[in-house]
Amino acid sequence: MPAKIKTSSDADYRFALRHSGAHIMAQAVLRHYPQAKLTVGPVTDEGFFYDIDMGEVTIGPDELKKIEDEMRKISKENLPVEYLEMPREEAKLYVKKLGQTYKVELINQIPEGEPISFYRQGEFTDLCEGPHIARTGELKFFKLLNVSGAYWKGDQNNAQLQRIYGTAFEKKEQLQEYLKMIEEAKKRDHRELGKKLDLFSFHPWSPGIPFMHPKGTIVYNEMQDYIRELYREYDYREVITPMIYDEALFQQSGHLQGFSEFMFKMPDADEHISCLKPMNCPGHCLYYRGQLFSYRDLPLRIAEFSKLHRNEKSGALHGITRVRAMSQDDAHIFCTEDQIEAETASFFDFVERVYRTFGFEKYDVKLALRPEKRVGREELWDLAESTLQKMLEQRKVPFELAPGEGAFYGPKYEFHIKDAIGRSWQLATLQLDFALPERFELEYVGADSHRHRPVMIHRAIFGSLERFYGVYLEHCEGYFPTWLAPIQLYLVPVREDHFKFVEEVAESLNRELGLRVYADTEEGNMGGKVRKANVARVPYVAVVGDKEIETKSLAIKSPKNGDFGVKTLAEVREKLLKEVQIRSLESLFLSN
RNA sequence: GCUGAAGUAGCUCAAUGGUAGAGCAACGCAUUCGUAAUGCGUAGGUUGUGGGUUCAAGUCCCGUCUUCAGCACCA
Repeated sequence: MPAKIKTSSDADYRFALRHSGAHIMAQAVLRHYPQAKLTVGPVTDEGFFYDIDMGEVTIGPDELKKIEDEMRKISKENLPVEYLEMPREEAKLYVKKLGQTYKVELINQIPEGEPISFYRQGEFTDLCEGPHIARTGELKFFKLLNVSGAYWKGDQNNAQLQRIYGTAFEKKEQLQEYLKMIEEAKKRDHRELGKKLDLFSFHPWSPGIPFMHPKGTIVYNEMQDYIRELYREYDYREVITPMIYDEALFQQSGHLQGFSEFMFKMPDADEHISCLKPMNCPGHCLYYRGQLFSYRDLPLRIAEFSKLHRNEKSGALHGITRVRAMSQDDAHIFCTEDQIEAETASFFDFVERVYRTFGFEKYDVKLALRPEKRVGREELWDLAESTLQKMLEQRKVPFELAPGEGAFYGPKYEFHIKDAIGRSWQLATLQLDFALPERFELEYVGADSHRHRPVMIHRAIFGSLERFYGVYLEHCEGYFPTWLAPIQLYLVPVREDHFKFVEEVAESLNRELGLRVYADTEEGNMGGKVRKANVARVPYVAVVGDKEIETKSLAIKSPKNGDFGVKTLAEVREKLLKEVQIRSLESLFLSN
């Protein structure tokens, strides 16, 4: 077996470089902390990390600096990297002698017949399958990024390790560019934008639940109204079902088994345990069971936007993308088995339409299969999984299998989109459920006048509105398309004697066309007002003075597209209204 | 929840263990201006919170809450 040493002409040289980065980092750690026990140190898309059991020592910024300095020394020493193999038992003895007990476990995991390989540089030897660079001096442009916790083998019952993250590049400029990219990503962080644009905030007395401010609420409601509008087209019926239920409901649905600790519970007036609902499905099952449906009523599409409360672990909370209270664009489709195909097809259509509106052109689909913790008979799982897979194959949608990642009542599609800077997000989902209809004994009367069991399809397009909101905010960097923008047109009067005109214009556009136009008649000069509009990322800004009043026109500018010149009021009315109505991503003022 | 870090005015940030400060925002007065900040002034704080050490704590120690990075979780 040849040593896997890579040179700069190899396609996977960067991989080798980063892999060696992890080794050099581990070597530096051991020079300062000889008691440290190494576990695994893989390469990632962004760089590398090493999970290390540091014993009593905790690594903070100072220690990180010390390790990074030591790495520079190792790089200067320019140690040659050697490859060596050992028979299994000898290898185990060797790592034991080094005190690297986790490595013994790793050796045990290597299948029989495969070589047990090591790489050595100077005094440091590590179990590793490579590849690596030829000399430590090749690692020049690197940086340690941060330290965090991680669990041995990713299991929270195991020892907690310290994970040190770093990255490395072949060229100095590449490293600088990467560090700049991190800064860029910080700038579009939805939590920062939410504060800056006055969309939402949080208070320590309600951790994980946002205050949607007036501007933020406009965006939220526009998103929800859009889905509502499509519900009419796709023949969904909206309901509002109870927020609080007796525990018995979730006992029956099976949610209590897996998610009991994630529910907010409280005693009601009679000391029964009540739960704030964490999802709508069981409630919709109760609604369905409240009457007898015929096959003629199916498919029955029941939608609901109610707030759902989930007692998420504190460490899981993240801005508005992971919250303790949220609304889903949730719906459950009760249908017959032979309606599944048409419903799935219609859902794909629905999803694509919504994503196009928001400018997400591409998505990836994952098919998540039965998890370990599940309810429902195995033959129903077989049926559900094969149905979903068949559907994807028929539509020729490329997909990836995700074994073990399905919901506890059924397999699911996960739709993943990529945002403006290439990050991937899971949003829409469709889940095929034979289990809940059985647990709730749901029925319909067939054409044969006998009772049959319907299938239940769980589906959401945004997923949670809060999450989609956050993702989209980062995607558009706060530059909402006009239909979503809290203020759509910002009017800046030149002098005080222009106030009356801008107020009239705003008033007429707002009242007659339902637009959101703001006339800035506050104190301050026009330069400052233009700046305010731009900082607020308002799609259109118009300065209004003598000229405009005389010709009944507006001088329109957009922070994104620049100057559109002077437009008549009539044209502005028409274009703005149309842009909002068709929910255009692009400015209609661009085309003449 | 776990490991680590952080929390000072509405926002962004200063302040060797020794009188808590600046810019923006707010408010007041003046200014009436043609496309990213008009000038002057006023007010704004139990330094997240509860304890402790000290002659003296924003600063040091402990608890707690929240936030951040990541892990684990995600019906």
